[in-house]
Amino acid sequence: MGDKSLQKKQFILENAREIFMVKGYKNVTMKDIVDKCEISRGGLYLYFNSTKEVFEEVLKMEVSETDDIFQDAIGEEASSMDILLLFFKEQKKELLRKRKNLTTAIYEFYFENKVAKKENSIRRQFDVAVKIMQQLIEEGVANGEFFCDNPLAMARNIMFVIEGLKISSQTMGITEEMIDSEFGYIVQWLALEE
Amino acid sequence: MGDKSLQKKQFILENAREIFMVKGYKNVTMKDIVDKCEISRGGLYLYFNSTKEVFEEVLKMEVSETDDIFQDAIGEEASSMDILLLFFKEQKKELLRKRKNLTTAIYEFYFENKVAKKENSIRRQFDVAVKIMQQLIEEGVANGEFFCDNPLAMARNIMFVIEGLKISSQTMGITEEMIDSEFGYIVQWLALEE
Amino acid sequence: MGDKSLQKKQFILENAREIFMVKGYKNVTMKDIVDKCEISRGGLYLYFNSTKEVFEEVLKMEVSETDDIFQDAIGEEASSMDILLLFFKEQKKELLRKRKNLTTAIYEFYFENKVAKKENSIRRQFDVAVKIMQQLIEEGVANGEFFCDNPLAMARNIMFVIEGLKISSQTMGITEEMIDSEFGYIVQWLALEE
Amino acid sequence: MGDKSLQKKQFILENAREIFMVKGYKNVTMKDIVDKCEISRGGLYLYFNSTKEVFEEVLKMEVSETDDIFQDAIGEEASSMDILLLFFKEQKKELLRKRKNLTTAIYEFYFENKVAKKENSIRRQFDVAVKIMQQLIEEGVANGEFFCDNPLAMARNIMFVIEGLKISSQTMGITEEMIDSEFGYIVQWLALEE
DNA sequence: CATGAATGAGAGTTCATTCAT
DNA sequence: GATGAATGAACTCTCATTCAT
Repeated sequence: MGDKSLQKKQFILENAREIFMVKGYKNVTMKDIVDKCEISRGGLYLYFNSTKEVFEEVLKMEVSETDDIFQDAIGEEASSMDILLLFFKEQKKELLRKRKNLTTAIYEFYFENKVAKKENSIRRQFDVAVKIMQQLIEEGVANGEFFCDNPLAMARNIMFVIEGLKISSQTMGITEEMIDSEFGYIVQWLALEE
Repeated sequence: MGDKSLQKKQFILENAREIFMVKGYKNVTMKDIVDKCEISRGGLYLYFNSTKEVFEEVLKMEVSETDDIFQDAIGEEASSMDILLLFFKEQKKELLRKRKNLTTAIYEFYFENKVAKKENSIRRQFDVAVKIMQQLIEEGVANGEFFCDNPLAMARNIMFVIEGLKISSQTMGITEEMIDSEFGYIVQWLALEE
Repeated sequence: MGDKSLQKKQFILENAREIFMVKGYKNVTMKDIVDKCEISRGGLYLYFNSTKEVFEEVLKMEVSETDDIFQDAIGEEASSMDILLLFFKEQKKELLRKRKNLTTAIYEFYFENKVAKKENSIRRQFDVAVKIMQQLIEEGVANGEFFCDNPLAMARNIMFVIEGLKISSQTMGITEEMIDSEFGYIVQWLALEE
Repeated sequence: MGDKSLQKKQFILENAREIFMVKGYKNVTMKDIVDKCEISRGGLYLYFNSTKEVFEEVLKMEVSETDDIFQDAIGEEASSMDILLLFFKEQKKELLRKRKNLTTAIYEFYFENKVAKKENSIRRQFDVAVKIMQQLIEEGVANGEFFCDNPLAMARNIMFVIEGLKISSQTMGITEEMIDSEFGYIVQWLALEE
């Protein structure tokens, strides 16, 4: 596949991503993608054989992007608390971007494709996030910023809360106040000398 | 609608519920329901005009049932901690019942139908659960069992964690250990004198 | 499937048969059948899931009919020679019905579906035909009409010649003269005292 | 068309022939040929405009080859019987080479293209074969090896039997025993003084 | 009320054929 | 000459929905 082909593939993926954000996963048809990209039916099949294939590649792009969010937060020299606050700020921004995110599509995709642990990107991301969060807490504890006797459990608690907020934002809707309240409580919890 | 009609409607709903548990929401067709119930196509349309209508009624049944779980836990005269532990035990049982629950279907339904707050049963249930949890914590604090300076935030934290566990169980899979760890940490936190 | 349904199925099969006679097997699409029958796309799928299924049933009808040809010839009280001549006459008629027979379709079908011996109707028919022909020759020999020291080989020779004529009529075309010459030679061969 | 072009054309034809042997005629697509030859789609169209055109040329190659079989048999100085036996041996070998021959493709091709006598290679080959067979028999009769009062009819009988065996080998399957029995009976018949 | 045959819109998919490079 | 991406017509198949009985 030549350079031009790769560009076209990228072009399709970006357009498809837009559609998945609006319509979720299951509702998207090959025709939707064809129409959005203004290419021919057969043309799309040169690159992808199903919406599943398209979505899997969209997901790959997505993952490498979201990984960066964390890296950015960690990368900057800052106190543990600052990093945590920055992370929460990013998450909040993401959570409030209601219509325009892939959350629904990703969930739908994994409902449909109960993937084994290893290849499950959602799981991998979750595990990575927990690990980094745990390290962050441990560092914070080490330098006296945080108080926590079980950083792993706390890290998981935080990530499950974020999962809970994510799914809630897609099903019942959540307010900014709820996010602030949740993240604020966690921060307070960590900062509190027991 | 006569008595016999009501019975038939109920019969359809119960069968449909089984299907939704296995196939989720979007994958279920009117034909699936017709086949499972062994009624005629036209027959089904006498009672419901779409899978959406069917699911909405299934959901109504469901809600009244799940409400009971909480009531049961509260109803028994017991210490706040006992009630909390009982509640967690019920939730754990539910979380581990992998294939045979409506979780996926419900999420899918709400992805499809971003319902206004009022009519959103998932939201109503969540709010009720938070409120009761808050009361429980407050009682626990009052009688010296728990220590918590922000029962509302804590109640929300618990319910978001549960939401997070629920969605995770359907997408990436969770282990019994993860559930125990989460709930254990929360219990410990509440019981801990700061 | 009710009585009416059976009639409709029969109706489809008869129309499909016409199409198979004209277009062969592979060239026939579900749409061809739909158009000829003037029914809806979905309507056809109520009865058959593929052209293969349709053709298999057409074949069943056909077999029971062709079986009769032989039975008719045998049924009449007549000399062995008369029966043989009658049989050849029928075959000739069939061979000359150029456009309007299923021969091509049947061959194409078996090219596509190299069926195991047992379920292979073409094989079954051939074997039956050989057996009956052998009996006929044996009877003819017994009553002094025919002379033949290997009725089985002769029966097979006759049936293979007929197969050869059949396929030749569909590929290179054969003349009435060729048929007469072939059958005439065989008759002479059998009648000839060695 | 230059020398290099001719080579390429030949290269395509040889590869295409392989495909036709495996997949028959109708099932072969331009893509199949392109893939097998590892050339570009456009490249193939420089030489052939359709699978039909390709097959027609494959057929031409084929014919000149098969003609040789006969010539070889005749060429050697041998008794008529030896030549006949040699010819049958070749035919038998061909008949038993089940998967790897063009028989099915050729039949399919002529089903699709009911060609006029003149250009019909199958017909031409058949006629030639009959003629040579007739001469062979006549020679055999002349030198006292064979007994036959109608060499033309006998020659045709033989060739139709071979056609019958060919088609039968592709549709219902034939055993070695059946071939031996058929050819044996014919040989015996020719050798027999009446 | 209840049936289930029938409809047709629309999704998926394949392939011969073209054409800018 | 040669390439291979792109096109679009044609097919297969599925379902929600209707309607005569």
